[in-house]
Parts: sequence; structure tokens; C-alpha cells
Amino acid sequence: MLTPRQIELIEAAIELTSNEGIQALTIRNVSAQVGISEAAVYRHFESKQSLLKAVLVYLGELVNPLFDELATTEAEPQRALATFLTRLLRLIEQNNAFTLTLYAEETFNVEPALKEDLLQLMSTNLGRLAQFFTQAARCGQCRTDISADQLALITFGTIRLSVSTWRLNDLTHSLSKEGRNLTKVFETLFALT
Amino acid sequence: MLTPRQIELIEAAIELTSNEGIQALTIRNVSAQVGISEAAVYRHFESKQSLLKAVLVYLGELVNPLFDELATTEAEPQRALATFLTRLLRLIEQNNAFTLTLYAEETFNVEPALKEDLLQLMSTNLGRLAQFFTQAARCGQCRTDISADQLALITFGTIRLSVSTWRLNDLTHSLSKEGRNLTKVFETLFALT
DNA sequence: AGTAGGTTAGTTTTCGTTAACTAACTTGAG
DNA sequence: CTCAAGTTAGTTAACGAAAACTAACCTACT
Repeated sequence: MLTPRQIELIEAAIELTSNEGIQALTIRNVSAQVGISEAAVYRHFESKQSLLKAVLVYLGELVNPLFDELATTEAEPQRALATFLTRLLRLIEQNNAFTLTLYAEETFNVEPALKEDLLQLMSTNLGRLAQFFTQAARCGQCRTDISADQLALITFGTIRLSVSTWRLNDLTHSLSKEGRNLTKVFETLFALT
Repeated sequence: MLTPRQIELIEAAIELTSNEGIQALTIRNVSAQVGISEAAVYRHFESKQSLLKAVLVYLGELVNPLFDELATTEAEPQRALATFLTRLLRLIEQNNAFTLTLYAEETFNVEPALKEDLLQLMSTNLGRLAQFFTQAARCGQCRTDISADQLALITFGTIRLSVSTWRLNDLTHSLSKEGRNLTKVFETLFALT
């Protein structure tokens, strides 16, 4: 289990990375952010790599609840996807750090030791989204001429790029509003033909 | 204009970054790759930052011809998009370095000084794609219930994520084959309703 | 008394960058 | 044509800052 201090360190790492890029993710910066010395970090993580690993796990757990709800909700698919999107984008908007959940593979694709974790994070996300579309198609609420896997790819890819442009534009326009647009687009796009 | 050596350095930088991440993009590594001393790099670029800037420009110019053809071809839209996709993915498959054209914003979103260039690269790509869809819609070859901007977002986002998963999976499955699938998907999705 | 969690002060390595110098070329005046 | 002067593109050696990490010590609580 994670101690409060460990969580603090993980969140500092995430914040630094999402704001200033992977280059800013140093033990120095993390410790400074938390307000302890560099050496103290090693009381809580035995190496930088193990901190990175913990960050990845943490990121995975951040989005999981959203996918859980997407999978178990009683609402009809269109509504469920809309809710999912709204929540995701609101979280990102509120907490800059959240963005990393989307880009983990790009950002951390550095050390081979982490590749395994990255692959799992990515395929879990895509897989659960695909599962949702399979389900939706089964209830006749979604087109079937495009495979669930590909619908998941389109959805996730579009979301990522939307967020990406939003960030690049200095978070000016409202992401939530963009989310409502996207919801509509997906509704139109994925409806029965 | 760029000297041959400058191009060599730029290409080394791109290769390093796309293979091992931004962390590996150091003057040391670049110079070693080219086979000269670190100091010699400064005969060709006055600082690391100016090398990075040159890399971004170079990346932009790499994809530009593809967009040019997409914009000017006489072929009908469906065919044109298919060709564009095929070429892009083949380039990426052949030359690992090419991937960076897609992820530049993620990868280089580090130094504020480069933000301007990144923004331009990104919005040029998206803009040109959107222009294509506008054109296609005008000839009645593309649905109009979703805006060209959003079609561009979907297309580009999906491509990026496809390439991303391909890379994460150690370039196992054929990207060209994936391209053919994507082409079909886009045809189905974007056709007149 | 022992341990969890902090400190300071180091280590070694690598970073970007500069200084001082040199060999190989170009160029222009006598 | 010759040769002094300048330029180009490279070298080695060093700089200070910052990287990840370690050792030794302190301190407060159980």
C-alpha cells in the first residue's frame, strides 16, 4: 500500500511532468515540490525508476473508475458515453496532471523497463472502450459495420488529439464545451446507419 | 539554407528522439551519432535550442509534400485520402524517425521557446486536413453533418493513436495493413449519409 | 531502545557550453 | 604564381550546473 508521503511524491511527479515535460521529472524537482530534501525521497522510493513505475500504476487507477462506470451503468449507451466524456474532460480541465493518463505512452516511452506497464495501461484503456462498443452494438445501439476495436481507436484517438490541441493553445477555450461537441459528433458518427 | 552537415545533425537528432525519447536528445549523443566531437556541433548550430528549432522546421517540411498532394490531386476525395494515408504510413514504417512528425507537440512540449513552432506545425497539419474535407464536402463527396474541422480531428487523432499502439507493440504487426483497414473505416464513416 | 523519516554533505556521471588551438581550404595583392 | 591573411570545420580540455544516488548523522515517537 502507498503511504501518504508516497502519494504526495507521486502526485508531485505527475504535476511536474504534465506541466513541464518529462525532462522536469527529476528527484530534485519532485523533492522541492513536496518540500523535503532529495535524499528523503529515497526513504520512500528506492530509485527513480520505482517512482516512475508507481506513477504509472497511479495513473491507471485514476481513470479506472471512469471506465468502471462506463461498463456497469444502466443508462443507455449514448448517454453513458456522453457522461464518460464529460467526466473525463472535466477532470482534465480541473487537474492538469490528469492529462498524463492520456499520454503516458508518449511521455514515458523512454526506459525499456517501463514498456510493459505502459503497454498494459494503454491496452486496458482501449480494451475497455472496445468492450463498451461491443456491448452497445449487442443492444442494437451502435453501428456494426465498423468493429468495436476500431470505434474505440477512433474515440480515444480523437479525445487525445482534442486535449492535445487544447493544451497547446494554452488551455484557452473551454474543454468541457469541446466535450459537448465531441459527444454530439460521436453520437452522429456511431449511431445505427 | 541548410548545409549537408546540418541536415546530418538534424536527422541524427530526429532518429535519437524517435527511438529513445527526448531524454536521449543530447549534444553528446547527436555528435556521437554523426561521428564528430561535441564542440563541433556548435560550428553548425549556435545552441541546442536552435538545433531543436531546426528539427521542428525539418519535420514540418517532411510531411508537407504529402499534404500538398492531398490538396492538389485530381483524384476523387476517397481515393486521395487513401493515397495520403498509405504514403504516410509507409514512410513511418520505413523510417522510424518519421513518427516524430505526428508527435512533435507531445515530444517537444518542453521549452516555451519552441511552443510557437509546435503550434504552427500542429495547426498547419490539422488545417490542411480540414481544408481537404471542406473541398470534398463541396463536391458532395463527404458528409456535411460533421464539420470539416472535426473530421480532420478524428482522422488525425485516429492515425496518431494507431501509430502509437503499433510502436508500443514493438512494430510487430504491419502498419501498412492497418492503413488499409483505416482507409476503409474512414470511407465508411465519412461517406455521404 | 529502535525505527521511520528527515537532514547535510558528499559521490560520480552527464549535461550544455566555451576556450584554445590546428589543419585544410580559399582569396586577394604584389 | 606566390604567399600572407582569413575562413571553415574540426580537435582536446575544461567549465559550472545539475543529474541520480549514498553515507553518516540527527530526532521524535512508540
